[in-house]
Amino acid sequence: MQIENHLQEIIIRAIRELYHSDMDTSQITLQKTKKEFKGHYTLVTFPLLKISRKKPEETAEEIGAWLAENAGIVSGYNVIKGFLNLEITSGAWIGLLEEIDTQPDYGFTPATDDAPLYMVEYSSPNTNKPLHLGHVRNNLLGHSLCEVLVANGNRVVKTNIVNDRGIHICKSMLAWQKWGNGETPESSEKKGDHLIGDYYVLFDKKYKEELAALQGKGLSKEEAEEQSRLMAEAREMLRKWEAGDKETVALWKRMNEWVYAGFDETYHRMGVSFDKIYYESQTYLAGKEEVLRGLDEGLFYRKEDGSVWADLTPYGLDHKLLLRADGTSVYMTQDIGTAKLRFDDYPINTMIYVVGNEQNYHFQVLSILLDMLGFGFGKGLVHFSYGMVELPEGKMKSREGTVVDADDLMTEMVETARETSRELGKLEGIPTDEADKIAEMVGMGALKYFILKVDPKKNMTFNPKESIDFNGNTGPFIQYTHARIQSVLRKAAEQGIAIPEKPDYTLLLAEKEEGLVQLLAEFDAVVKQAGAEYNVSLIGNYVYDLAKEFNQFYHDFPILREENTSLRDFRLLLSKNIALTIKKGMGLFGIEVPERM
RNA sequence: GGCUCUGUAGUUCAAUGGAUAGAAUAGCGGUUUCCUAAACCGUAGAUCCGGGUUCGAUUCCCGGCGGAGCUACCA
Repeated sequence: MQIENHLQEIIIRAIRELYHSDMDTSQITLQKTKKEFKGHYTLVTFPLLKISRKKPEETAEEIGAWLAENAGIVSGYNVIKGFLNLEITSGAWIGLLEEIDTQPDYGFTPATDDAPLYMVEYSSPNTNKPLHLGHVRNNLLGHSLCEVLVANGNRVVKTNIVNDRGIHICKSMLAWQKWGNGETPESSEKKGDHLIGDYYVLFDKKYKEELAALQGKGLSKEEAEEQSRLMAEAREMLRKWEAGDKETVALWKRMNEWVYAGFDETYHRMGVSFDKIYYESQTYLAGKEEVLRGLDEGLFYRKEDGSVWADLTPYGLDHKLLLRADGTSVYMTQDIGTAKLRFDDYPINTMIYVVGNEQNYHFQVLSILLDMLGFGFGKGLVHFSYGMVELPEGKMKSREGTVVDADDLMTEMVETARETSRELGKLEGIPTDEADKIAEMVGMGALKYFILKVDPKKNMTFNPKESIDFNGNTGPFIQYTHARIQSVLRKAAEQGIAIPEKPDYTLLLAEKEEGLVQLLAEFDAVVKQAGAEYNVSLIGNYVYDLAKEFNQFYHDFPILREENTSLRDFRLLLSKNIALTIKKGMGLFGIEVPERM
């Protein structure tokens, strides 16, 4: 990064000297030189023509000549059409590497006490069913977003709003009460969230049976729903819960505990965590208060049936319900309360909601409502909206039972990783417990990488088979590359090749370029003859591309190689930095990299 | 109907308004069994359509067409 910034400044100076005009850095279009041309950075001269009043080629030529003459870090240049390709001196690159080498946390900005505070909400499950594939994308995006924010020197509070109240929980509770025979996670050896999820499904099944029976007696669908005893009992349970009935609340607490234990297990395996958890049961009342206040202040209005609404037509939207006729709150009410409590609890600068794009409208409305209620933060809410995840077989539909459970998916990924590794003979001679760990890292890495590599905004197709391939644009490929770098370093140590703290040279090998063994031998000979020390790094094309894309500390390293390919002309990078870079970059996304695999 | 997002090789994904639109997989043709490797080299293959702004558009604007989601007194 420094090289690029430096270059920009020099170019501005060049323009001032040559054309007597002051430019801003934002007006300088500098980009990486395409690989088919010679050079490291390219200045696009078209935007400068107004100032130079010369042809693109002439302008480029003039600036290039000036830079070669006056800028210490430019060793050469060439002009193609209006593009000025600049070559950076080896010294500048090596200087940069040396600087990086002295800073273990290069690329990371430590947060200060007055750094901006972000609160990021993600995951936000219902407590009546286990997490599914959609939550996986949510959790991974949310977690990575936090990591990236922290790496850039911000303070972050990771938060989760748990929807722990409502009719859906009561359905599970009721089914368990009626048909559960006292079943517990221990007695059934099921995860708590799965157990509760099963009773939710059971309720639905029984409910449908009841409806069918009623309809069989000649009732219409609506009449059947009206007369359903099961649903009436569920509603009664919700009423009792809201009234604080001891027995109901105790059952609710007990069952929620089971679910939370189950969630914790899933979160832990996924590698995500939270600093502060909000529960809807604790925030919905605050929301209600705010809505009533709004009503008093004439911001909202009440319909004849007693329900409370907001008129959003001045904003080009519709009317929005805020309180039901019976006075109970809806999703929006709760989110208003939660937002208020959060801003009371923390000095938040930016609130980010990681929530699927099916709720775009909801957040648009939330922002407006908060603003209407006089909360200055309302307009600044950020909805980090992401698309749906589909499978090669098609869309997930809960009604058709094609929902992919998060726990099952993770287990399957790890199993596949183990199988693949075994088939390829990679885990031979590695103790079982370590092999287990590696399978876990690879399986999870495959899942995480595949999901995170796609633009969050877009709907995506998750293909488990492709994700776990050891070749291709996959997590395992990068993990594997890291493992191989480590292997090379280990072997070097075994053979008594000392890896100096600060080597004179590091060989960076981009795969697919040359025969590896021969290169190593030649390089070794050349460097030894010079009496110097060296490190070796292997880097796959993928890693390089990925690093470029995802990892700012890698941003500055082109694969440096010049025309006269004596091996010394490989520009030299520090292998431990590369290994470290992979580790750090992957770490930002919660992906672990094994030392060997 | 209205609102939001989205449309790129067979497929899955890239591309701050810049050069000949990149990868990966799957094809096809060759060389290999060597490094922790079914590897390496080569080849073919795409911007939904029509306008506009610009020196220059996959990108920005307008209009079509297609896909997804929302438009619940569910969350």
